[in-house]
Amino acid sequence: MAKPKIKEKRWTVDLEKKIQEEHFSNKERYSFNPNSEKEIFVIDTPPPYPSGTWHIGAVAQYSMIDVIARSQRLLGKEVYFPWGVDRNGINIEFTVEKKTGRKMKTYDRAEFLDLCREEIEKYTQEMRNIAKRVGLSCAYDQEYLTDAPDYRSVTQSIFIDLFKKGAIVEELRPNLYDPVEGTTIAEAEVERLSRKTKLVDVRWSVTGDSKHEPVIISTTRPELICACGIVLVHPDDSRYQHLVGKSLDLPLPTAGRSKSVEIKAHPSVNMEFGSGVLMVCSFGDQNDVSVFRELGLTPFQAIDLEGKITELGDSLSGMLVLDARKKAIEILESEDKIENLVERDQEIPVSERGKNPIEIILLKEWYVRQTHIQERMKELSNEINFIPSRNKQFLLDWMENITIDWPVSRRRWYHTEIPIWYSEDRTKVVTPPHGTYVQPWKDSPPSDSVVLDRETCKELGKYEDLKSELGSLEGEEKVFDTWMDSSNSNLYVSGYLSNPKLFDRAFPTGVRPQGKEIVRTWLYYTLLKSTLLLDKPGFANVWIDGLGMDPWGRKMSKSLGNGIDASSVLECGFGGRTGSWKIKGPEGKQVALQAKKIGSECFRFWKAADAQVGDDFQINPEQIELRYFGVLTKIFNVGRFASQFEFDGDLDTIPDDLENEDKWILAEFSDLLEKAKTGYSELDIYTAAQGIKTFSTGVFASHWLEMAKTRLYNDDASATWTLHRIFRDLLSILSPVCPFFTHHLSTTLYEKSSVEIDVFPESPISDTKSWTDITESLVDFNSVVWKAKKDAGVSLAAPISGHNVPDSLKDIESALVSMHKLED
RNA sequence: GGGCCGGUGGUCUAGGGGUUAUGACGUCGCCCUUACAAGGCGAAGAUCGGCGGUUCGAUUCCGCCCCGGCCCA
Repeated sequence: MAKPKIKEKRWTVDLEKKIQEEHFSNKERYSFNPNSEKEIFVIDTPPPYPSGTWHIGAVAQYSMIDVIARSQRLLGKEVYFPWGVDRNGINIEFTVEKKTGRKMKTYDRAEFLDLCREEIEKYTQEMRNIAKRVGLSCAYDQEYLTDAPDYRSVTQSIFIDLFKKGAIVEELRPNLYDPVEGTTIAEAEVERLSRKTKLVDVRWSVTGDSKHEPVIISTTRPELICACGIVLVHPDDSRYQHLVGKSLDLPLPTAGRSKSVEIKAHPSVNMEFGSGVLMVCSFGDQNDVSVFRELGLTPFQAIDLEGKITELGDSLSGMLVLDARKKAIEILESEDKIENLVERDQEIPVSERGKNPIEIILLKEWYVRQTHIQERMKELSNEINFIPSRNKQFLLDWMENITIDWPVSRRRWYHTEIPIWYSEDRTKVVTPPHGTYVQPWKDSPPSDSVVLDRETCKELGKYEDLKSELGSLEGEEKVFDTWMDSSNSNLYVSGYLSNPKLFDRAFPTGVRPQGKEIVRTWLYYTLLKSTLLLDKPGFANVWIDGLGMDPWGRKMSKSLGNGIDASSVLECGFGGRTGSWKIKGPEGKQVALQAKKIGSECFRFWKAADAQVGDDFQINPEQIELRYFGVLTKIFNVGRFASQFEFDGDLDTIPDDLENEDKWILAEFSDLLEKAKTGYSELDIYTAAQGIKTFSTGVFASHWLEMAKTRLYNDDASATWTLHRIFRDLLSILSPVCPFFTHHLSTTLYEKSSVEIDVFPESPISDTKSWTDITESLVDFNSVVWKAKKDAGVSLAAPISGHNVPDSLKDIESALVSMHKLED
């Protein structure tokens, strides 16, 4: 018996970290070769948005995407697992504003962009570190940044293509608008908050009929009375039919508009709400918008870009919405026009990022048309395989709810610029050629730009040639919604525009992995793009994971203060460091958790084997350690044990004189290989990981190893071959889940790292059934004997009599006799 | 209000018309058996959220309800 080749007595986080650092010192380790002969598999990695710390739930999701990448490599594919960082957007603008205490618009634009770029770079480095720490096998040497010229030029080129196709329009429309941040937002960015508002019952008088009793209209937005275009009652509401056709005087002073409005019947009125009479203003909510559109009314511009009431509001003009509301109530009160006033809870729409109440105002913006193409999108999404299939419903539900086109222009700065210059007479536009990143707010068009007719989008000629006819150009100052960039990620990583040959092979993109919380944004917009641009489904597979929940079963979020920082888990156990977490629960409850050692391998194993894809998963570091570190220790020790038995022969050639008990475990192992292969192929990590865990700690370690021990000590060839063949291949199929762990064991024992294996291990036994049929009785028999020894108070190594090997186990009788020291 | 998911020993969970209802952690008892005490073996512990229905038989299927979560109006 030789000394074990594996020196370490156990797996430690210190060892893990050492391996990790060596691992990524080779920068090309996980490079992507687009010219490979292998089948190409592109993963549309969600580019993380750098914002300080990385959330443990997100890191859990990424580590499972890595399991997909690694398992696809193991299945023989050329995998592109891109490393991208999403850096555009309002978040970094907020961060810089907060840090410097100055609002964006007080800066010079170029100066502000520099500050953003510097700031985001700091956070980006932190992301790269965590990505490597958790073992993501990304092509780091091919990193992409969404704010880099090459990425932004793709966004701009796609915009121009869609514009030429008529899929993008510029129009004056009612828009969701955040007055505090001064920018348009999309439906997908709207959130609802419950707030206390005053519901005011206002008395309106019938025009030219002072004898008529006043009409009561309930509203939460009296400041918008100046924008009222019509008053509606329900056609079935018998209380008000006599009013239809009459007019009402506006109860507040206005300027520059008629002082009264007509009353009409309309089915959208809720008879139960308030008095059952509804004033429709431009624009109090989405219903107002559709009523204005339907009845062809001319909207009023009651709120300006700063969120202040316009001159329309007469004495309210210049006031912020909330102040104007207060003042409006005061005026109404002083004129005795308030019938009743109650405080109530109301769900109001706010912007997701700034939590500011949203106004709907008329703005000239760029829109990606989407309402016309929902049916086609639905057809194309039927060609995509959703994992798990039920999560497709999130997408379908959202598509049902699309009511307006997607406004993509924003009045912000650290985003991709809209690549357009306008001619002096505004009838023509200049657009840059494909692949050129432009900043129209400060640059002139590149010389090879083209001129388009603004209405028809037809190409009129080269910019060079038409320059003189355009007059002085004005560059567009607006930028794109960041989803306009993010929704190109699959096109970008699949080689769209940059590598047509690759694109041909790689599109639709292999898999889009993502969390279910961004189905309505990232997934939806990406599919919209591929439908509009290529009329194709964007992906072969969409893999939608659940959310990380706290130990109380609630979603982890900043606002609840129940999040766990990724590095506290990954570094737990490094250099003797322990982890402790205090996690706030509902109603002031709090739980304190502690762990001694976790690290990336334990964490990944837990996520892979403990939660089905798409299910929400509770993250409890204490449980992760308790349930999975022991599994690692167990497998590590099997390796250490195996490493004392030298095997010089060829592990790939199956000996023809295998013992029966070895055939049995090889059969069990063959079944596991089959199961893991199917699991990995179908992106079902859970089944694969569970199977590996159960096999390695169960029948393999507890039953077969005990049976084979004696023979191993006696250098039995069959036992040694079986042990090493299984352990080597076991490491290979575990490597997608625990790359550092298996890398260490496989390089020490078999000279080749399991993370480099690109052929899925072959089953050593083909007809497994006759052997696996005995597993149950074998496990039972062992239990019976062990229990008998225990009851008799003898050691497990002591001989025992009176136990006969059952008929079903006759094939391995001698192994059982020597294992248990059975005597007659 | 709508959609989706879930409710199984103290905790987390598997399963799915007939099982002795799976496993893990915890608890308790025994064992340092030459890989592993960061182990091993064993024991206790569950009227499978409630009420109805289908069925010879329901924890499983159906309906309603209750509770929790997420998403959306």
